[in-house]
Amino acid sequence: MPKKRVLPYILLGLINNQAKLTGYQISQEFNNEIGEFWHASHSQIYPELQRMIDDGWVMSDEESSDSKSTYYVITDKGNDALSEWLNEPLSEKDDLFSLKLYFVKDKHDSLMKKLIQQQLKINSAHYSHLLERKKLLFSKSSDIESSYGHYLILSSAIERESNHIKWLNDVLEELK
Amino acid sequence: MPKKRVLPYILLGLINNQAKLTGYQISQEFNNEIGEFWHASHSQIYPELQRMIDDGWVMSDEESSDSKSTYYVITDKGNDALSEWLNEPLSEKDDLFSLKLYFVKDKHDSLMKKLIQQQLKINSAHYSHLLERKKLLFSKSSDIESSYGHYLILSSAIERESNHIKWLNDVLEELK
DNA sequence: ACCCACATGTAAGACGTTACATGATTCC
DNA sequence: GGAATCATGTAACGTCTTACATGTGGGT
Repeated sequence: MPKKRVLPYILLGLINNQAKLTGYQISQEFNNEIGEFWHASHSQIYPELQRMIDDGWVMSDEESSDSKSTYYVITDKGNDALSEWLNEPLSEKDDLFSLKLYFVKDKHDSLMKKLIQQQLKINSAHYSHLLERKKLLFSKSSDIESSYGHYLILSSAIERESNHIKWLNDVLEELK
Repeated sequence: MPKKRVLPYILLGLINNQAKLTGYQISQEFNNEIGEFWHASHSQIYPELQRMIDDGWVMSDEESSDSKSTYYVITDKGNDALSEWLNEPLSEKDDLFSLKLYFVKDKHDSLMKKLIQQQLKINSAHYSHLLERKKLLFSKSSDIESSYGHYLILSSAIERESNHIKWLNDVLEELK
């Protein structure tokens, strides 16, 4: 099966977050926090918005649009598509956690907790795996000496996972 | 100007790290730590190795190769290319820090320190930027309530940067 | 008038994935 | 002998980047 496209859902999420947006404004959004996790250039965005109109996921808002700009708003169908995508379980690969989290506005949305718990599971498994690798590869200090860069990035990854797991747990606690 | 290709340098680095590798072994490498930062499938690797032979960056090692597998070794020219790439300054975008670090074997290689200092600079600037953003967007608690997902990923990014800066500083200290 | 930011669009090419193919060796 | 893994290669396709192109509106 072909891999699921991500871009249309991001556009959907961005539009949904802000109620209405122009293509240009969407391209600007990638300079903000969303840009930490994804990027798209205007040459992708405009054709994608066209396709989404064809699919009935968004529509142009006649009220606010003028000769210069077209504002897009999300349709009910688009909302369903976004919701369905957000609710698909997270996978170890393609790491969509932050991206999806960005599109959950309400602290008490059940999706919030669900996402964090899923990610926690993935990160914990990955963390164990990295610890195994470190044990396997770098038990002797001579192994460290001969591949110091490799040793460092493995150590860094372990720290990163550990910190992130801690953060996820803190947030989960916060949510209760 | 066209963006610099990364794949050939990764293959160069992997071959250099292990002295000699087959295309198949390279593809397996992406299941290990290097896979945290980059991936390539065999359908990319084999043609790339051919191109690199044409460019004189690698050569097949007749000694160890047989009917089944071809082992590749790095040439002097390849070593120069790898070294040049490793020494190009890091950029905020395309984040090649971990990748490059992975290819530095010796703790006392001056490149080690250089990479970490460069990355430290980039991360510090980014950290400041994120703090600014948080101040700008989430000064009032009502702003947090209405965009909680956004708030969380920004907070998470700040934590991540902070932890990574700390880790980089620790490593730098270690190197002295 | 000119420049710049705003705003949108298309086309060519690079890069990467999935799928299609083939053959050798090892393990059961 | 059949399945799984090793090992290499090519083709079709989708995605994303870079570059080319055009027009509007506001400021000086």
